[in-house]
Formats: sequence, C-alpha cells, structure tokens
Amino acid sequence: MSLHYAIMTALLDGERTGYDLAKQFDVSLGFFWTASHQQIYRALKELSRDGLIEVNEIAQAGKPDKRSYRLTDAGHDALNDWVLKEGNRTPPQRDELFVRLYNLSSANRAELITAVKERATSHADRLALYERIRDRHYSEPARLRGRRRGVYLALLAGIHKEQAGLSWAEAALAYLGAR
Amino acid sequence: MSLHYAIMTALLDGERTGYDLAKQFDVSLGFFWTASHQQIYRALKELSRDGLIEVNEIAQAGKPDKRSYRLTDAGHDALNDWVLKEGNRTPPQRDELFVRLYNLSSANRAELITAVKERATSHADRLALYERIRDRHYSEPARLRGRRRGVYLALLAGIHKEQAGLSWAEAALAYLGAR
DNA sequence: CCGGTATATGCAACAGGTTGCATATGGCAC
DNA sequence: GTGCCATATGCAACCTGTTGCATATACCGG
Repeated sequence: MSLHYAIMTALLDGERTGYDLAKQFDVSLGFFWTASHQQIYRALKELSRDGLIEVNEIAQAGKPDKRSYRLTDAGHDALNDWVLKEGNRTPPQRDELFVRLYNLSSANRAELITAVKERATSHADRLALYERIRDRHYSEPARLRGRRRGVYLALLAGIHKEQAGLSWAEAALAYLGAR
Repeated sequence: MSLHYAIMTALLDGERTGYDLAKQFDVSLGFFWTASHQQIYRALKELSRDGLIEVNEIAQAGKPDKRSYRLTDAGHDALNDWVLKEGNRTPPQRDELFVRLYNLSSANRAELITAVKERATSHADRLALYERIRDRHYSEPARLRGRRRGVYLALLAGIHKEQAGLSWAEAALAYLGAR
C-alpha cells in the first residue's frame, strides 16, 4: 500500500489532479517511488472511497472534468501514523544487468559492454540532474526546516547512489577492456 | 520473465533442486535477483513444460521425491539469446524509507533516525559479507576467466552500492543530529 | 491540413510477486 | 517429550505493477 502513502505525501504540497501527480512522480518523489498514471488514477479512487482524500470536480467544456484531490484530516492522520509505524524493510534488489553479467562470455562480451556503457550514461545523467536540483534548491542544507530536511536527505541518497553506480560502471568498463 | 533466466543462470553451475535454488538465491545470484521458494517452484514447472530444463526425480522414503533440474540444450540456447538481446532498462526505484523521509517532522524525527540507523547497519552487514566473498574468492580479479569475470563485476557493483548506502546513512544521521 | 504532442481520465487483461497455509519426516535442544 | 528448525514441495488467494487500448480537445510545426 506504499503507493497510497506516496500519493498522500505528494498531496502535502497542495491540491493535485491525477495528471499532475503522474508528472510529479517523474521529477521529485518519483525519483524514489515510481508509478504510472494508471496506478495513480486507481489509487486516487481507492483513497477517495476510504475518505483519506477529497475530490474537487472542475467542469471543463470539451475535455473530461478535471478532478483535483486534497488530503482530508483522516488522510493526514493515516499518513502520520504510517510514517511512525511502518516497518523498515530494505526493498528487494532486482537488476537484469547483473543476471546478464553472470553469463559473461566471449560471445556476448560486446553486448554487455554496450549495456554497461548505457548504464554509465544513465547514472551520469541522473547524477547531473540531482546535483543541479541540489545546487538550485538545497545549497544551504543547514538552513532547511521540517519536511524540506527530509527531502534533502532523499536527494542526497540519490546522489550517493548514482555516484556509486557511475563509478562502478567505469571500473567495470576498464576491467572489461572497453576502449 | 527475468526470473526464468535467473534460474537458468543458476543452473549453469550444475543440477539443482528447487530447494537448493531457493537457498542459493539467498547467497549469490540472490544478491542481485531475489525470489521466494514459491516463485521458484512455479517457474521450474513452467521452464520444464517449455523444455528449457529437464527434471531428474529422485525417490525418497518418507519425504516427497526430490526433483533435480538441469539445463537442456534448448535452455542454453534460450539463455544465450536472452543475454545478447535483452534490453537494458534500469529497474524502477521504490524505497519506502524515502517516502517516509519526505514526511520528516519533529513528531517522527526519532522514529526516522531509528530507521536510518537500521538501514546503516544493514548496509554495513551486506558490505562486510561482500568484501569477505571478494577477499576469499576474487582476490585476483585479473586472473579470472569467462563467467567468473562477470560474477566478479556483479559483486563489485554490490560493494559500491553498499558503500554508497552506508556513507549516505552516516551523513544523514549526522545531519539529523543523531548521537 | 496532417501529424505529433500535451492535456486529462479511464477500463481490462495480464504478468509478477507476496502471504498464508499444508504436508511429511528427522534431528537437536531445553 | 515438546517445540523448533531443516529438508522438500506445493496450492490458492491476493496485491501490485505493466501493457494496450480508448476517449476528446487544443495547439504547434511543417
């Protein structure tokens, strides 16, 4: 049910439509919890049914009505509760690239080098993005307050993770003798 | 379908029962691809049905028969094919801890510090385990051949990742002012 | 004016993973 | 001697996430 709480967390910043959330899940909380628009619309319906969020329907000519959601008091309570009590399990690791690497041979060496190179690029891109966000919005971490301190820590985790991934990929390419 | 290929990869090292695989997925390939015993038994049945693995039934008194599986030639082909052609998508990131951190407040600061501490411990434990394996079985990476080189790279990735997680957790605890 | 992208929401089917339970025996510790 | 753990396999129900499709308009570029 974490998606439900991730959505409620996103709604802490104010009223949002499903469409807004689907976009936001690509740029902020989405760095740490991904969800497609179908999942989001389904979850919004369930949260709404359970009284944790409220919908504000905005009629639009031509297009479907816009449905803007906000947290109810019950939603705030449920979210606070979850943050306090949720168990601390490490998410399961599943990465196809490593399964493929376990099969390394002269027959697939070139393809695996390409795969590692692509991985390196994606780590580098992500890292650059996170660092840009940090420099623009979190350049003075000591001055942050409340929730923003937690968001900063999540961002920092992303930076550490991407740096590690990138430095691994570079070491791997050197080891594999890629030019 | 990656689980299918992960299982076939595990069978490269020789004949295994479902039970063996469930255990092995806790110590080797399992560092990079997790699966419960139910998933494994189900997958073995499907792979068997598709002719990619073969079963060798060993009757046992009292206990259920032991069913030992090995890769068929078709299985080898399918696996090699998959390693060559599989797309290189980054696995979706989903970690509840960061969703919780987005909700940081004075009301839950203590609980989140505890959660980060636990995370630090689990990273440290994992890191120690990986380094022990590296020192015992991969102390001379330049001399490794074939598949073992890929396994070494996966292990190296694990080491990088755990180091990053640990150093993040320590920085986070300092930032949160945990003693 | 035609196609692509953005806005905005949604259904249905499927694939993958989790949880709970069931069976059956042997060995070890308290 | 009772309970717990390891061995060894499996079903059924459920939850979560993915994929493909559908609708309807407006704006922008070529």
